[in-house]
Amino acid sequence: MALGEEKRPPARGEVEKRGDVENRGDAEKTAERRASVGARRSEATEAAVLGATAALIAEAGYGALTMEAVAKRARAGKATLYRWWPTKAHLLLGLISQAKGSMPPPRGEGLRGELVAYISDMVALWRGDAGPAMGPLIRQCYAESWSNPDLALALQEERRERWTRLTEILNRAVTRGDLPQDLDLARAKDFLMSWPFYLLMTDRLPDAQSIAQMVDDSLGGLHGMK
Amino acid sequence: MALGEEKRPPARGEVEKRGDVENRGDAEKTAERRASVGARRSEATEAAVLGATAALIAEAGYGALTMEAVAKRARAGKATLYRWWPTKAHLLLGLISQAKGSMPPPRGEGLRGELVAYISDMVALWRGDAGPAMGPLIRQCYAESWSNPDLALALQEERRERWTRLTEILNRAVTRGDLPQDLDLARAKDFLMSWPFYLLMTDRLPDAQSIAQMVDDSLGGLHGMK
Amino acid sequence: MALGEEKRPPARGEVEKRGDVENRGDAEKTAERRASVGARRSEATEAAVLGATAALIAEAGYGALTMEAVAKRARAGKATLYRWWPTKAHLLLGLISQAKGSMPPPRGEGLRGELVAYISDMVALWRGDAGPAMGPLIRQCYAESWSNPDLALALQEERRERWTRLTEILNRAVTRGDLPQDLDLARAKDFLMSWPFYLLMTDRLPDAQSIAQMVDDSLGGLHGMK
Amino acid sequence: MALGEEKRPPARGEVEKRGDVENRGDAEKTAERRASVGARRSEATEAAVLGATAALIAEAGYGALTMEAVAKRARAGKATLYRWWPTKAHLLLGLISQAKGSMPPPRGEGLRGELVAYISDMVALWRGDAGPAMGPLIRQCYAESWSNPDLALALQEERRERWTRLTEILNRAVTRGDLPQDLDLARAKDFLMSWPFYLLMTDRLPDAQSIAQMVDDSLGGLHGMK
DNA sequence: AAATAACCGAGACGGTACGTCTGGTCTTTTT
DNA sequence: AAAAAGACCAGACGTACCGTCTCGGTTATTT
Repeated sequence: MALGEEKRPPARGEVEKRGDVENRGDAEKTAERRASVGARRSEATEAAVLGATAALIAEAGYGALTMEAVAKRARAGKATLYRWWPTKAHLLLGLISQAKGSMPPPRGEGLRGELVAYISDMVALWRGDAGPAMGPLIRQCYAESWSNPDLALALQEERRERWTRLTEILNRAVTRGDLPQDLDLARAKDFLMSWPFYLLMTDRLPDAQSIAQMVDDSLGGLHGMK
Repeated sequence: MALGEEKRPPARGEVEKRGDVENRGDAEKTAERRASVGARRSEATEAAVLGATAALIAEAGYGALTMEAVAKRARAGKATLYRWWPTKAHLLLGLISQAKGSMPPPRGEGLRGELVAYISDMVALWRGDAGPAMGPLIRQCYAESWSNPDLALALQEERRERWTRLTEILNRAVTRGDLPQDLDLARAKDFLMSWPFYLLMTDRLPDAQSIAQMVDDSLGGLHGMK
Repeated sequence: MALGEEKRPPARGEVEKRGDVENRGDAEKTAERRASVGARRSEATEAAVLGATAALIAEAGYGALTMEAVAKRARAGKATLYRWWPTKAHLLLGLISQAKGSMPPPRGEGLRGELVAYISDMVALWRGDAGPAMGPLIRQCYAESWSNPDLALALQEERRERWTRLTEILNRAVTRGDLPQDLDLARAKDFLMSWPFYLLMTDRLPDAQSIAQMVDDSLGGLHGMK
Repeated sequence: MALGEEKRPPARGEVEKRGDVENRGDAEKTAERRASVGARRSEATEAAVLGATAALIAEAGYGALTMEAVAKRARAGKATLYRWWPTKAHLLLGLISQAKGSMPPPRGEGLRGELVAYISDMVALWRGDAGPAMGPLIRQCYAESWSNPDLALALQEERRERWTRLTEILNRAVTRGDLPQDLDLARAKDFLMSWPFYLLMTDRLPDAQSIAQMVDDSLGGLHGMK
């Protein structure tokens, strides 16, 4: 779920929220009832819109990403567009969510190896080594989040999800005794991610060797961190 | 000098055109001659424009920063505005340059003390503890730099200047033997600055205690860095 | 129809997309179907725009007739304005077309009486004896037509329509034998209209008595014209 | 003298193009590198300004006639331009006055012959048969005169001067007894000129044969005019 | 089979900002 | 003192998007 999407139109796929807990009497009926009559959201349109978004960004940059242009290219009505993606940032988040599955499975051995692999995978995703580059999209999302608290929350959530693997890496290392038992996990993750993030923001994504160096340097701090 | 400002309008610094090449005899006279006749750039207008820019941002946020509004508020013509500040980012850079002098003098003792003082001063400038907050301005500049190479260069230069004091701190520490002789200064500075920068970009500027912790953690990495 | 207005916006008359090619059987049904769905042109806006145009001209003269001012006064968007009236001349023509119906019915007896009545009516319309003065509007239209071939054509058409009554007057006179059988009607009309037109252009619209004199003088030439 | 020019700066003193006819060698040079400056009005500047005016109109039409462009092309300061020609119409009048001398001497025999010759000469001047076309310039002057009383007066004066020859033709005809003794000269002139003027305004300047027909038709009215 | 409800495309609408251009005025330097 | 050069304020120009809306037409459920 992204960006308070549940507040706007009816619901979509999910039906029950809170009150449904009491209505246990007709449970099976609830499950099969649609939220409403009428046509459902068109999946073809959703695909067309996200495709148009990606194409516009790829062809002419973020500056050419106009709600108007997306609607026209996707052959979608502007009302439809605004109904489901009220902001350009929603479009970007949609793209990012699409790409989320493409992160490769964890790999690497030992704390250092796992960290290097993780950061390399992330940088590859940002740089677009296999598929469209996510870096510029993420940057734009952050820029819009500065004036859009909803988006800021969504990005925080996004960060949390994306760092699941990092959390696991660190937890394993603590368990193994490679890192202090009383390590402040949140700060550790910020510390580890801040350098790659900084390079993303200044448009200087590192190569493989630099990533290894970065991990080494950061580990120096990490070992003493509480 | 920021942002290729010298490329656009007339000339300003240069004097010779065609015939002046022969007049090498009176070089020092040439130096004091104006490039051309005609009125000079109005300093009052420059001040009014930057003032209007600051006021608009302070009152209604960056979203309200419109070239149109700046011109109206500064009682300046739009042509004048565009002549000297062809982009909103130019206005922001103008403000940032104005604020550059307000950094307090270096203080703190020892490597750790100096770093804590330096980062604290910078965060205070970003947060606006004494004057207008520079943080949001800087963020916006970065956002625009992603689609404006000129601005990206200008920001790089800006970073370099702002980090003069940091360079001195590190150099002293190396001289004292507090840090390795073969320290890679550029990477060290990036490493040190990335965390505060990351917090700026995610709008979570740290308090005094957190800054001390950050410095401690980073120093752990720094000591082993080559 | 004025000024190629039909050429601009999308399509309007065409219906077929893909599958419609087969449905050629119901041609007359096609005729009444709208070309595309979507909101139609707002008549209220049209009235507001023409009203604003008239008001601005009346209050401050043609010099104050700014597309910007019309839009603001009519509370219409500039895009709307430009969509339907791409030129100031289009606005003027709109006003003139509005006023076209206000010409009184033919009157007068005999060739001379009819001509005097016709020219008097026209001059009254120009001078604004009953309603807004059309003269200045027409003059401005001509001025713009010099650099706008579309407008020139529209004015020619406008002239043709306005002269229908004059054509009838002359035709009746020829039939009665009051004028030569082989009269060149086109030249005769030009000849008759040139004097009032000239006075309009030099801002010296004639009074009733002068009109009678003009008609008498012109008739002298008309009787011998072939 | 035209257009209240005497109210503003000194006077002028009539410039007259002294020997420019001989100096054809450096004609274009005059435009680009003048002796410039000095405490007196420069005749070279006046020539350059009018030349630039004519060139701009010839090359890109009246729409491209900008005070700014004239100044730049004539290498004159805008202040200078405004001082001597406060309106575009002043520039046009300047051009028209320049061309005034180029009317050929009277010719033709008898009232009809003289009239045909006179109108033909005028139409030739308008159409630009020998030199630049004056017709469009005159039209623009009239258009501006509708919102500029000064210019309207100047044009009236202009008309009066230009019609001197016409007055003489008519006077001779009256003396000879070819026209009524009590002919209203002013109305007669208006009557004669209105048709050509009308054709000028509707951009349909007549050929030689049409002119003869026009004169014949008009004479029909003229003979009975009092 | 109807009625109903939500979806969809197209696009007109009122607005607002854009970046450019011109109009006039004023300032500075040169002659 | 007049001329060039040109910076200045003011504001209209025509374009592009914004986000809202209205219009017909299309599915799907509910009655």
